Amino acid sequence: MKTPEELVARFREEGYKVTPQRQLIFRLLKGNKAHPTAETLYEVAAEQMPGISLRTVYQTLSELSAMGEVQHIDLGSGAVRFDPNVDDHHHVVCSTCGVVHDVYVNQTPLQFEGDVEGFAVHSTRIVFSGECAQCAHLSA
Amino acid sequence: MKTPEELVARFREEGYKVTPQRQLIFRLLKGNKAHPTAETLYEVAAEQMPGISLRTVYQTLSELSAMGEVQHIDLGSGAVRFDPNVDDHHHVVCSTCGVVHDVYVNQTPLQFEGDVEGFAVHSTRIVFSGECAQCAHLSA
DNA sequence: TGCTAGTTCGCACGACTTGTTGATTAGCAG
DNA sequence: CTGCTAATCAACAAGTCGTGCGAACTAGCA
Repeated sequence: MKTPEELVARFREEGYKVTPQRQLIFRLLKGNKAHPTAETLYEVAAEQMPGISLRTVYQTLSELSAMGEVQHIDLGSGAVRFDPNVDDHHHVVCSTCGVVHDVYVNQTPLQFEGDVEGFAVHSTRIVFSGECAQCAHLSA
Repeated sequence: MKTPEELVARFREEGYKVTPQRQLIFRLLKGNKAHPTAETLYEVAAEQMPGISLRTVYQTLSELSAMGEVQHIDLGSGAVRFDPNVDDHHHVVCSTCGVVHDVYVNQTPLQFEGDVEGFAVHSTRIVFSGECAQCAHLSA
């Protein structure tokens, strides 16, 4: 994701207005490795800007996603999560606590076999599930 | 997935009753490569058994999933899909028409890098997205 | 045949996300 | 600075996907 300053510039270029709400969300996402949902981002935003609406958070996240500034990841665990890291990366998910981390897989592009003649792959998503060190420690 | 007959036996063993509804769903899943959703499976089922409820289809699919007889795959495209193929395989998805095919990846287990010391991987899911031959042909 | 625990069914609800409407606010171009 | 227009907010509705619940039913067994 671009820096908040660069996003401000980009929004202006594209004719979007730069509102305090949007700027707040830019800052909250900057370097955010927590893979927050719209809801959790809203909660943090509401602390700094009481009165901001959940609707606005959803709206801004959709815009950022459409612009390719955040990745929107669906792990099938209810809500969609947002990731300001838009590198070519993948995710590990702890089945116990739900924490998500970014990881890099360097064997790509992967080869596969199957009845899919002529299929043109545009993107590959890999999700590793298991138990994180924290949870393994607690359950031991 | 086991054959419908084997599933009947297994259900009885585990104390589940073998109802006509369940047997119908067993047959509809057998060899099914369409990766149906609960909804689409329900529609087909309802043709052969008017009156069957969507609730029952969901119920039976959950049971089969819990037993490990079907795989339950979430592609982030709305509804969860069910796959009677429970081999260690992965999926390709056409972004245009939504068709899903099974594929086999033989470079597994995959190595990854990241800030995830001590993470124990239990399973890996890979989804290839792109355009199938059909759609590529139509759009050309 | 008759009992009983497990099933089915349909409705309603819950979670997540988006749409709408209408009033208010405020960005930003001129 | 001013005015146009987009953005926000609040409140609510809607839509999708899945599940909880209670009443009625039935498979399987004595």
